Amino acid sequence: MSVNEADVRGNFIQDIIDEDLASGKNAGRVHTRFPPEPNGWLHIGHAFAINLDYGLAVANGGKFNLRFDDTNPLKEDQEFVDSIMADVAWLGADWEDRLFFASDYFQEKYDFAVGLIKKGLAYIEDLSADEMRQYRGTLTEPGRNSPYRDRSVAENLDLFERMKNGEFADGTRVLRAKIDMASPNITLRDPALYRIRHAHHHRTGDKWCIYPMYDYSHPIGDYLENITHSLCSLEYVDHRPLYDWVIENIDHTPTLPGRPRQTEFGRLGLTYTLMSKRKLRRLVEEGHVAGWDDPRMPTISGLRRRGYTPSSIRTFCEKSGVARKNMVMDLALLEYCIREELNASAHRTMAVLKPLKIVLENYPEGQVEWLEIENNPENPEAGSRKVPFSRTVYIEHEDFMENPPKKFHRLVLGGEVRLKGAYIIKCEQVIKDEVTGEVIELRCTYDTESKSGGPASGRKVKGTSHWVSAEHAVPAQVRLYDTLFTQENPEQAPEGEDFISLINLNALVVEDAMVEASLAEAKPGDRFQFMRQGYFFVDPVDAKEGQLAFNRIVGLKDSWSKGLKS
RNA sequence: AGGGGAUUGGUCUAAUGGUAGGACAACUGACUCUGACUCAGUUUGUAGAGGUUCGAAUCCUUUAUCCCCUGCCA
Repeated sequence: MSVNEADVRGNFIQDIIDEDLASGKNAGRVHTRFPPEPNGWLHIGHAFAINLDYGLAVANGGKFNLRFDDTNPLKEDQEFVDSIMADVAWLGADWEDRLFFASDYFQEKYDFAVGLIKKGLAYIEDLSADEMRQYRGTLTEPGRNSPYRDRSVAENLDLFERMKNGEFADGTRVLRAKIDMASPNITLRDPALYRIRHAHHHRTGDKWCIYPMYDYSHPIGDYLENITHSLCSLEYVDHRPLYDWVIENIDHTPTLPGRPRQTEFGRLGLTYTLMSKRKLRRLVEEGHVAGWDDPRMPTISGLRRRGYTPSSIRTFCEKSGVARKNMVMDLALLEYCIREELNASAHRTMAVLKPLKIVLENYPEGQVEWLEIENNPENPEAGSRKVPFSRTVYIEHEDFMENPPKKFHRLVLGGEVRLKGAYIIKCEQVIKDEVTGEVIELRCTYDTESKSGGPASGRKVKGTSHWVSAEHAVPAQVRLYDTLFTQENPEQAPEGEDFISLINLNALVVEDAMVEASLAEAKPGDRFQFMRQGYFFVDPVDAKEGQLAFNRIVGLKDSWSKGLKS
């Protein structure tokens, strides 16, 4: 039971925290936050960030806040606040009583901005957005100072107040920090701090018509919440000097020792899918998937609907690294994590996806035996269940072959196979459709001495098949999911095409299956292993009374069919 | 006249001047009343070139490649 050393060893952020703790910084506090913008759905890349923020807080005896970054009323909505809260909670990150919004501090942010103006560190810009772009320079050329840069403090104060009072139209003016128009770091070329938006905000209503920009709002939120370690993704590295500038220049009187520090880490990506909010939206809007919670989507809601557990996602995030570079994790690792968990916990059941009828000619008509089958060989405490056996059963169509390749372990004409937990049967006759030639039924006999668990059950045959009793089986819809895209990196579409052309049209295959009788009791949200098929989840939306719907979370590893393809 | 990040097998990650190790993937084989699980084994790596050193993934020089930055988005 030893945990792998690599798993418990810290990452570079934990190293920073260790140093801070050792040096007595922040009086030994560790306080993180997850700051989503409520303008879309969370995906597994966000799960990674949440797990990092929350995990680091917990591991260091600290606290974790959930704070919505709602500074842009044009894009944000309560609907997203609700779905994000549900996702974060589902993942197991507990913000306790610390749910905040950037908009909670609009007044403080305004007051701090007035302070900056008074210090001559901010000014009102009259240039249009276009003109500002001209003045900003380029990546290789410095910018020029705005003609409005040297307005008096009094004028700036007056203008800012009138901006707040709604005297000016959207886009006519903006408050800018006075830093350095020649900085090689474009972020520091007098960044905008406030813009005018006569828009209804989902929380503050019409109280404000000026809204702070992220770069100004975020450090203040961190500061007011006494955040110690403000973790964000790599693209904010260039913004760190501005983050520090804001913290250093606002007029604050810290309530707790220390100040927030921004640390950046690489985002997590996944093979065979995308994380781009814009592209995921296209998939939904163009109808390539059924919605944001489509089980093919890499969204948290999609993974949840697919049947992934929060713990498997956490394990996956923990097994992924933390580094100062963006990473693309192998989908296989995520699948490994859910298989590992469900192998230990999921009850085994039998479901036949493509039924092939078998009549056991020497089995008495009308006889039914209730056979005892263990629920989970990995866990004896999971007990057993009774499964009905009768003269007519279904097996998986692909478990019979007329012209089998070498090493085929299942039924062939004249061959034998064990029906899991039941008897060994022998195929005596193949019945085909007269028109199509397709195999539609097998006539078999069973070995009366071979009953599972019986005194003479020790005889070995090379294969075991899962089955259901025709008379007792329950019909169920089974959705077999595969990767959303056909290519590992859907961002790399061929010349002249885009990622839409790489969508895997077989990512969803629906089968009308026959499942064992015990599954009639399955409840929405239950997870099972369908023996030899994979792990399945009772769809919480589509499964209704008397109407079973299962989502394949992940298939079992299959070294047999894999070998056939090559 | 640009600035900022980064580069260890297919993927992710350890090794902080002293045996390049782990996980996943892949491949063999054993086992198997799940071709699962489990077990045993195998393949694959320090981006290149110089240098310092008894010794370099690690330090120095240099080259290459990839990512981010010119929103009144976050």
